[in-house]
Amino acid sequence: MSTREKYWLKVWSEKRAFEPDPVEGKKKVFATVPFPYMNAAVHVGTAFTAARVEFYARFKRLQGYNVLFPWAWHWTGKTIVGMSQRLKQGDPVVRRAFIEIDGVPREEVEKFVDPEYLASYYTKVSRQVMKDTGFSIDWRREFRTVDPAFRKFVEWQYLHLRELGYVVQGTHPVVWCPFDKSPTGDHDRMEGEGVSPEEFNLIKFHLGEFALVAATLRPETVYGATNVWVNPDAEYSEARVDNELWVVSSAALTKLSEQKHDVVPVRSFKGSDLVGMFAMAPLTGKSLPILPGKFVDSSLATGVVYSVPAHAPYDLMALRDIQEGRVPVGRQVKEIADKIVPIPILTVKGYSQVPADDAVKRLGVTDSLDPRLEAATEEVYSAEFHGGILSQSSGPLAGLTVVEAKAKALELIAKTERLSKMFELPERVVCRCGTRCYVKILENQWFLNYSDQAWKAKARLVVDRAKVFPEGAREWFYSTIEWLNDWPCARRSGMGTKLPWDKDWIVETLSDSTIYMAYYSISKFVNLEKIGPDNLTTGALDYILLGKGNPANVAKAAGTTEKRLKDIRAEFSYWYPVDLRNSAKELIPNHLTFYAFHHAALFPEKLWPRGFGINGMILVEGKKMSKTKGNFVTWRGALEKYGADPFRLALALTADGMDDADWRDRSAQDAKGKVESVVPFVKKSLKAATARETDALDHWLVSSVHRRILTATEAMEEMKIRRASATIFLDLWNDVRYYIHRTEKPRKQTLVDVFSAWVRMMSPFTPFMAEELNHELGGKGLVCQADWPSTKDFPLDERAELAEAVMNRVIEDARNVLKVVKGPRTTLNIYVCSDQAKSFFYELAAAKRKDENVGLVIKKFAALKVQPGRILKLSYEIGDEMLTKLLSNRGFDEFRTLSDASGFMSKELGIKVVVQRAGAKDIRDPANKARDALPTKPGFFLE
RNA sequence: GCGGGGGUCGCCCAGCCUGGUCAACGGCGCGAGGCUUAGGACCUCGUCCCCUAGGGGUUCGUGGGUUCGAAUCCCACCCCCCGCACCA
Repeated sequence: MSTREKYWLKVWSEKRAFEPDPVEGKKKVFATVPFPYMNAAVHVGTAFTAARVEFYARFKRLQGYNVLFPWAWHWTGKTIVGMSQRLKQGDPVVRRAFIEIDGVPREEVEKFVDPEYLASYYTKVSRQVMKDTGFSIDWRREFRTVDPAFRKFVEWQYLHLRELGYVVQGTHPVVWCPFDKSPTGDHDRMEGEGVSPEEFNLIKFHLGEFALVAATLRPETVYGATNVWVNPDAEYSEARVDNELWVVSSAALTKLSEQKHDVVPVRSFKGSDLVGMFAMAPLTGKSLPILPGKFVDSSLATGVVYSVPAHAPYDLMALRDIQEGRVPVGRQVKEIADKIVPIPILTVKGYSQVPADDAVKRLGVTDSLDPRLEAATEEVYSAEFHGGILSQSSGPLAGLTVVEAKAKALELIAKTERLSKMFELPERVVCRCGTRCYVKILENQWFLNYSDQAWKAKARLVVDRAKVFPEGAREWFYSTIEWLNDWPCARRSGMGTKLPWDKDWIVETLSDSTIYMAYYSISKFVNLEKIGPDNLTTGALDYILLGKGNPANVAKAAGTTEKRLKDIRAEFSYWYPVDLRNSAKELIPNHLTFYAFHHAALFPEKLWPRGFGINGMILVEGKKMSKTKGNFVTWRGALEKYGADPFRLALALTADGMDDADWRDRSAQDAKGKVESVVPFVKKSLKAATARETDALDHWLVSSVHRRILTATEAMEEMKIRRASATIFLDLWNDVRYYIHRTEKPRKQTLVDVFSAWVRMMSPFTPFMAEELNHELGGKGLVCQADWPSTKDFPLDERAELAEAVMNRVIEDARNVLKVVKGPRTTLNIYVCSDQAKSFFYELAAAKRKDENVGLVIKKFAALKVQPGRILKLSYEIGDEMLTKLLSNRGFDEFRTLSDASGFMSKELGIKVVVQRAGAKDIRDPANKARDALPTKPGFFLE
């Protein structure tokens, strides 16, 4: 960090520039960013999102608002604990990420086996990098989500949510790791990403006094069953399940017992022991032989399936394996198998009676272990599902579509009490800890019931009432609210706050962070030790947050003073609601929408969020940033490489809206160049300037600045950070450059005024450089406490703008002529149109504007011998804006403007320029070009 | 599959809501010139194609349509990115 940066940081800190307290009567802005999770170093993505609020906060401060931009750290959850654990187990990947990417010293990493230490380390370094970047955060309010006082706040929230009926208990199937004794989410998996529990139907075939339980996803095919498959090599068991005697694979027993079935194993045996027996199918009452099928996965569901060879390619091939002798079986079994013929149960367009056979033939499948069977199965299933109609052989299902038949079959089987269900994972899922997962039905889980229609409606109202930047994101909120289902809000493990009424559960990460912005008003007092966790009773928080209760009584009960409670209440009432919450778009489907839900539930409408800011994700050199890809850029790394101001400016200029922000070294280098050349540019410009009266060009510059202020202000109000910063650092700068280039002698006072506005507009983005420049310009006080420039100080001057625009049009035109016309030339004669042509043209413009017939006016031009096509074309080409300006500035003197600019034009065009008035006496016009002159479109003659 | 956002002149990107000012803003890159001992920085001009008088042609994912006129409005299609839940 440079000494200048250190200097200004110290000044800001000493002046307590960013430590706002409530000021009665002063309008406020409360802007926040979701706190980062402290399992790693903060990176450019975090910086990008946070910087948008930082810019906004500084902008609003200049506008005179009392602005609060607080910060906190998220420690809740099991990720931090998980990383510590993995480190402890010696996982080299985690270790390397700590050291090589995050840059943690080795001796520190050793201590990361303690999760609290890990989190506190990252909190410490993240805080420092944010401070070094010059973020205008009020650090007095900082907290961690594991702080005792914050826990009291979460408890308060959940007690109320439960009272309101928004927290309910429920029973759900989850992907479960028996080692971690916890659900295994997608990102906690080594294998099986995206796999979720599927409900299998269990159909009981009578096998003497036992039920042989087959699992299927296609119950509608039951009338086509010809036999039952078991894996001859797998282990099966007899067991008492819910007081019935079942035969299933041994592996299924654990799963069944985890899914609310009462399971008592009796004895186990090999699958081959079942082969040759007969089991009775439900509905049809047919006795079906049990045959050996090696393709049967005994670890999937019950390890028993029934065979529908007409419609299931696997079944067909397994049957043929036996019939054609590829799989040796006993003679008796062979005889039984040989008699089996597929039973078609549905018809589907484009297939024969036995669709499985069609598919198998087409793909050239050779036996039941052929991998192409997967594709064959998918093909047949898809075709039948979308177009199959059940045929007569399916009895009561005849004539139904597959979807209808499924429901009907289940209904019929259920009636015979031969139906059960179990959840199963369609693919292998392995936890990060290496344990194979299965489905467990979790009982008495706590849910936030986001499926509640009334609650949804209220959440929608929150979004209705709020501003959303960009507007395009609003729809996403609505569809998320629509789609959101009950959310499991508590877990068994990890850091966080226990549910106050059920201490076995810890409030899960996304669920403890929904209204915490309210806590920033309290944390200030907690950090000053003016109130402690023990004082933050439900009653005290009811008073602070909802204004409920008598403060004197509440204070007494909470062991604090009435004044203290009133102070905190006042703090909260002043800052709340949140005016802006900005985050990356990935948080819309969860955090931000939860935030809307919880505010809807707990707070009155006037405390609901006022604004949502959404930005895209960060890319690095056009690619998604990731630790494994090796393109990870930490905040600290970028800050040190480019310096605070360039880093900030580069972030500002990266992207707007929901577009992904592409972090490129080149752009950052470019920003660095810009930041570094501002001060020299200003100094050099002022040095060349002189004291003089204003002229048209000064008015032009001032007028341009007026427009730049307007654009930048509007953009900032809508969180279009890129647009605003580009206007300030590119467009405005170009205006000044043009002014200096164009004028013979820059006027000092004009530049001083413009630079004074400029430095203030730059300051939200590049505060260090801005303070420095402000100081150079002799500005009093700190620029971060100055006023955002007002357009009033930079009056619009349409006529000056018009003059510049017309002259540039003429130059452009002339360039074209010079480019096209070859040959030697020394002088460019410019003929400005006559007053008569001008007035005709204005007449034409006015007529056109009123949609009147322009024929009459064109005829008038005929007298002047102007080509009519030229007139009409110009009236289009000139554009609405220019036309409006012309009409509202009829006194605009084009001849005078161009005459005055002839020196400049001559310099620009590299040729002598002579401006003359068409129609005037004694003009030099050998080619008769003056005749064609029109407003803004003079005639040219090159000689 | 469902939901959200996008596809613009080498690259990044503005414009699209409120049709004509759009061959289309700005930045980068590239080319020419200036400045400079040189380099860098900075400044000017150029950067879709054609043109010996300011003109013409073909462009804004693709194909249709509405309109005197469409990058902008409507319809269909193609492609890309993001999210899809017990987790930050």
